[in-house]
Amino acid sequence: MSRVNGTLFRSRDFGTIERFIEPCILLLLSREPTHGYGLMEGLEKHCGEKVDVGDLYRTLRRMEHDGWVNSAWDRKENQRDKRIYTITEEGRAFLKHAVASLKETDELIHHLFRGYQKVYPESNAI
Amino acid sequence: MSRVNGTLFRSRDFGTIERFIEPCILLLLSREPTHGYGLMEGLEKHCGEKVDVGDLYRTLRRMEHDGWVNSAWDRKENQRDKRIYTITEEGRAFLKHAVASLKETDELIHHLFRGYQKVYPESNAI
DNA sequence: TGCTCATATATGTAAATATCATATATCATT
DNA sequence: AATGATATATGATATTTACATATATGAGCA
Repeated sequence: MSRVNGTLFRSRDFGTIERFIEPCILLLLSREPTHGYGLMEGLEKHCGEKVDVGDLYRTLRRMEHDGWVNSAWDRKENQRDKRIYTITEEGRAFLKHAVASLKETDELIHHLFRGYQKVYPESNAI
Repeated sequence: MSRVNGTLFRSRDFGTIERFIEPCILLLLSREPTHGYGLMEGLEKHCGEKVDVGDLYRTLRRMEHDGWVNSAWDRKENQRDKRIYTITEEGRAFLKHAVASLKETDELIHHLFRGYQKVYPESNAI
């Protein structure tokens, strides 16, 4: 627990979406097959803040286990080995589902904004 | 793990926001002090689907511990005892912070939508 | 050569949260 | 007397996140 400007916070930030990294990964892999480390820059743009590297690699292995991505080693001379991930049809299906779910989430958020605006009209919630 | 229309899902639904119930509770309590059971109908409108009752009561006690709400027993004749929760100034501050965080979350979601629309133009993501 | 930094892929562990089940008790209605 | 709605909780487990650490290679430089 910490206190910022008089407001209490618990260890985790508020407002994050569980496993939001997964559709972000799938979208990036929809553009082109990439390895874990290479995904990071793009992910930071999509997911905001910093991406936990350990979380990223574990997520990729889990997504492979779930059948949403495939991986193959890219072994080249004068270059570190890279595990290249490719999106599967199942992965595209999940991404589509995720986008639909996020639309619902988005509606809930805006419902809250509207309610907040009503109760606290001086704020500019919307 | 389950499979719906060929798409794999893990046990939890995708797209849920961690502790989204908390700003929803605080918004409802901003309107009037209420007891746990009484919050449920309003919460289902705010949080979508069904609200886990056990989660609700545990969350309320945790929020009281954090100083965001106060509680007092309402003991009346011919009526079950109710623990009435009231929002505090700290609670209002957290609600304000939560709304601001959710605006950032909302931007991330829409960033993903725009990216999705680019890669899959036939979808109507936005 | 030895040093450091960026690249690259992981695992270990603990804490926070969600989910599902269960317990308990009262009031109103049948 | 039994059932269902009201009302407040706890127990156990699974899931996810956060933070730390391990390991190894290639590039650039003194």
